[in-house]
Amino acid sequence: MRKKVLDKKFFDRSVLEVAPELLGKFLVRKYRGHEHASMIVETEAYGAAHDKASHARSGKTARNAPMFDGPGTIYVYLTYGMHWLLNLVVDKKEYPSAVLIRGLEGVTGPARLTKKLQIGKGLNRKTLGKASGLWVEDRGVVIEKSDIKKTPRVGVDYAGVWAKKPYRFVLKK
DNA sequence: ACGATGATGAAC
DNA sequence: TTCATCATCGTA
Repeated sequence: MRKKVLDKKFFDRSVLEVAPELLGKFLVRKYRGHEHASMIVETEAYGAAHDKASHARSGKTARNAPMFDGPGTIYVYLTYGMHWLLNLVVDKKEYPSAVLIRGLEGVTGPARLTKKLQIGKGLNRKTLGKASGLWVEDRGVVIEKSDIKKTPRVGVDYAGVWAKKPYRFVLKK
């Protein structure tokens, strides 16, 4: 089986290009000496230009600083006081955009997958790769455009017109 | 349908 | 320094 670790170049593009392309790729997490790989089946794009649903909507802050660190950065944050959410930063440095990983094969829900893969604040602002223990692999799964369903993003009703944009990408079974 | 639970950002 | 808000989930 062909295996290729996605590098910085893959993430150094528009978030609207990268988010759908992550479907079918494998998220690999190494902890306690074991590697756990699961296929990504659901993503959401944040930060395209002046996205009012993005954490970067009010400029750079202590929380969203990782979004400005450039492609391949890991952005993990706490939401609702109890859930960690995983984002992969894309596009060029100082241009905040990120892809929220919402679901893996067999693990649906952005907070569930971080719990299962033991992803927490310790990974925040680290870089994707074997050194950090979290990376993404292309294992040769081919996804047709017709296999991708686009829908509005979840939980962002407050964002006005931005709440309606079809920036959520789901892999059909 | 709703409570848990705490960091965040904006107002005062 | 206070307050409403949240990229959610489990239980009812």
